[in-house]
Amino acid sequence: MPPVDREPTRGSPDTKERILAAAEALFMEQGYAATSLRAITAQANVNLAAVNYHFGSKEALIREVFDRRLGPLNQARLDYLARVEFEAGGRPLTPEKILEAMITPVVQLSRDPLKRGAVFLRLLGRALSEPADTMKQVLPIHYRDVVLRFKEALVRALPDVPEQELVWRMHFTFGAMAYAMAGNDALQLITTCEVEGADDAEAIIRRLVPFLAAGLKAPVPLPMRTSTAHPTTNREAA
Amino acid sequence: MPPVDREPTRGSPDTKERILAAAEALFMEQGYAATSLRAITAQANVNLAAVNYHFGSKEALIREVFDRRLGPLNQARLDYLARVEFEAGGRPLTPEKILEAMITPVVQLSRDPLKRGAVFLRLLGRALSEPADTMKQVLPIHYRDVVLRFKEALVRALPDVPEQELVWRMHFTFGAMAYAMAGNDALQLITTCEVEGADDAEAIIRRLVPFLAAGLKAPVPLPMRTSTAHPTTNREAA
DNA sequence: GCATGATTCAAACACTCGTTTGAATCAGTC
DNA sequence: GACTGATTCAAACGAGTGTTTGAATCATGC
Repeated sequence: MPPVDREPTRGSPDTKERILAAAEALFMEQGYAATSLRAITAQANVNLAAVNYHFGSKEALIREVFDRRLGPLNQARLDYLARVEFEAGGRPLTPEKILEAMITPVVQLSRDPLKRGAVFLRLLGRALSEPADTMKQVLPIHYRDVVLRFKEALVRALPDVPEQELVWRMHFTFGAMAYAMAGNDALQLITTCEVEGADDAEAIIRRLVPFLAAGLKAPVPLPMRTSTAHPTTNREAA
Repeated sequence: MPPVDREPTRGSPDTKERILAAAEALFMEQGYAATSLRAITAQANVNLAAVNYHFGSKEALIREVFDRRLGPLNQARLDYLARVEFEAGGRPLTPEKILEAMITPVVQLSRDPLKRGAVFLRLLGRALSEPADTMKQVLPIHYRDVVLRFKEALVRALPDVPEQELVWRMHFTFGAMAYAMAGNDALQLITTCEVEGADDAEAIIRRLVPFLAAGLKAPVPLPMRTSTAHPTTNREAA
């Protein structure tokens, strides 16, 4: 029967951990649907039934894979943001500082001495566009607070940008971040251009922050034509 | 036995087309690995064996799903770029014009009167981060020329940005574009913020182009300190 | 020692998967 | 009409899936 779920699960030397690590790696390499429990348990050197014994189901396993990392990561983001806001003493932050609060915890995760974490980041970058129903349940829970707090900070930082416009720009920002986190494989998948230092997470944010900050601060384009009416069918060049 | 593959496949009223459309839609909703041939043939109202008869295998089917749309789309991008370059008469283009050449064909595809195309765009946005081996073969083939030509144009448009930096910014650009194309579902998956007019492709590029152009034009950050050393732990406010 | 409960293990379960088969159906040509 | 080749169809194939089972193993407390 399933364990009583006492504190940090004393028993089981590390099989639960080994399953989590193997699942993390394989989900990253092959995606969720394409990764079988047999492949996971083989890589983790545990019995097949161990997954259902410790986690209950495959879906519960992937949920735990994300919960384990995403909780601390997003909490670190909130903490970072709160700290710089406190240091600013009530004055609005720069977009750069806000982005830094968003991205730095990611870098710290990637520095994890055990080399885990980096794997998870690439998994996360991919998960953002995975259509699996599980993601549609797991991710919003973890991200709700983060998004709301950062949106709030950006609204204060960029009072000249209308809120709707800012929400859009946050979308674009998330897209670029997710893509960057997905790592070199996904990157060179399209561009076929060599990039140097794609593994160095610090180098990535050193380039990502100025790029995104400039986008966030960009002058707001004039609304084309009438605002509410559909500028729809076959209206050709401006 | 398989058809002789004559011109536009005369016979078969439209079963090949119906299969492609159903596959496109279902791959978009559920991803490649999670979509079964039985689900596809059921939605297309054709026999299960029709897929292997007309396409040979599931993998060949998805390959054709992408080939059919990606070829014309990227050719339109190249044509658009060639046209504006010709109009510029040898002078460098603005980043905005280059982005416009990249994005406008997407919008035209989304205007497809039969409402197809829009579905494909969301599929494409997701495919960019699918780990399936098929993608790693299909996408680079279609994108190689596009990426090289646009990189060339951007290098001319932004002579002050080092080439390596520009390649990185192109990566970020692709990420934001892919994310935006993935549609409202994927967008609101994280942000939980309502966005108005998420369906209007024209509205998206009206917001996306200024955002990305500003990022591409951003001042190049100074290389931080010594290149290799970690500017690490707990360095507080600047 | 034995008893207890957690954990592992090999084996099987019921199911779905992509693919194949061989007969049936349909379109054309002679 | 009969013949031919393309296309559809129902049925099955073997492989692989997530999950369950029940006995074996282990650690621990008495």
